[in-house]
Amino acid sequence: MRVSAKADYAVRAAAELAAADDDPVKGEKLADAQDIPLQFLEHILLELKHAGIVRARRGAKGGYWLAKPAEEVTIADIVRAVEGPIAHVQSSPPESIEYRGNAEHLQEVWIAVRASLRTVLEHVTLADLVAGQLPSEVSALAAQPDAWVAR
Amino acid sequence: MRVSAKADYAVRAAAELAAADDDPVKGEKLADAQDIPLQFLEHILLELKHAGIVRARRGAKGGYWLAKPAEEVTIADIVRAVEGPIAHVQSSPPESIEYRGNAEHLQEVWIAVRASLRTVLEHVTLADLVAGQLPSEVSALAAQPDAWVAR
DNA sequence: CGCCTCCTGACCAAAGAGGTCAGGAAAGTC
DNA sequence: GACTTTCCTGACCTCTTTGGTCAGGAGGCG
Repeated sequence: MRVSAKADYAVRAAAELAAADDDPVKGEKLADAQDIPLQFLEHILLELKHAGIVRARRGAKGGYWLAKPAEEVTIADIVRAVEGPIAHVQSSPPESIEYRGNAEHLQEVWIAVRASLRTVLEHVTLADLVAGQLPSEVSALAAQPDAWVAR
Repeated sequence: MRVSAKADYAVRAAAELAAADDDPVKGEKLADAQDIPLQFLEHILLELKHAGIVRARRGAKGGYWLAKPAEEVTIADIVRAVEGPIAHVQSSPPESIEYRGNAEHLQEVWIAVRASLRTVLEHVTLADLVAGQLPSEVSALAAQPDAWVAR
């Protein structure tokens, strides 16, 4: 139930790319801007490239840029590219698990967990993120004062 | 962003305890009912005991039971007891991370992620779970047809 | 040609996941 | 008091993941 460093780094780097608007940005510049270890970041960018989220060119004037408009890339896309499926239980998707006895309805709970994650992650695009204009459902969640307190 | 076997097992065992209603249940019976490796389960139950969720007695007629009424124990309580804090990013709570540059608003996204998880996990009690009567916000999420399809 | 930058695989240490094993300590029964 | 039952605890184990680093290769550009 946690967000890995890799996913956090990936989203941050993608946000920088979204702001650069189709201009190739060097890995080193991304690493500097977001304070990410360069070599680790390049592995992450490679995964994003294989997932079709990012494109790249080598050589002088090379770098990385988004494969699609920033409005069409969601946080969920990026998280899935580097962490795999969201909200799997014991490495299986919740809809494929059979629960017995008094735990029978636990499946619905994990399905609801996944659905609630999706309503956040699939609705925030990179364009929203860099503009600071999150969708209303999301900013409403973040606006609750006790969303900011630890438990 | 996944649910560990430990958390899944813990909730399932707790559901059995909730259904037994203050009668001590032996570890072996719980393990059988939910198909969980016994020795692993006893470690989990110990963690739940240390967290004050479960109580236990040894010897003949011993076993485990809930320390509080099933209406007062939420899935979030159990998940936190065995997995630690929900939705930490890089092992830190989202409210304590400082984001720079174009990722500045990412903090709000992770806060919203945590808030959305809480609206599910903190509102479903063990009593709801065994009765199959989930709170309306939660069953509404699970009722959407595309909540059941993988992506 | 030479430089720049991405690309890739190998490696590494520490931690976590998912268990198993062996023995000890309380609670009840005879 | 002995015996059985059941929880309690720590040690251990294998495999994978996490969060990286290192070394070298391959493609672009001037």
